[in-house]
Amino acid sequence: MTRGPRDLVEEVLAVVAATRPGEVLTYGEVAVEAGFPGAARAVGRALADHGGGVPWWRVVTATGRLVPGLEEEQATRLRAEGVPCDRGGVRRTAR
DNA sequence: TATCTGACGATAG
DNA sequence: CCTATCGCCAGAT
Repeated sequence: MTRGPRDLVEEVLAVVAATRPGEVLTYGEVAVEAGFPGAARAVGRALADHGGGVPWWRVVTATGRLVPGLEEEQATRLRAEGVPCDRGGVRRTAR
């Protein structure tokens, strides 16, 4: 049934909800995983509007920057999951 | 239907 | 490292 780009929100929430502790992804990655490449902005909007109930703190910007306004909140949650990060951003050089 | 906004991304200065 | 600008897409008014 015509599952087109009508439920970007549901797809995004599904991707974020499917992440496991310690896993950090960017808005662009979520957009691709959700099936909406290039719609990183729409992803941020989806989480901002429907981000309740999903581990939104595992989503950061492409530059490793945390969500503006919720930096301490996100940084605390990430650190609680074993992700080395600080208020300035996530340290994703752990490869 | 048109216009503006935004939890983005990349490049330039 | 920081700010500014353009391009991108989807949602809200």
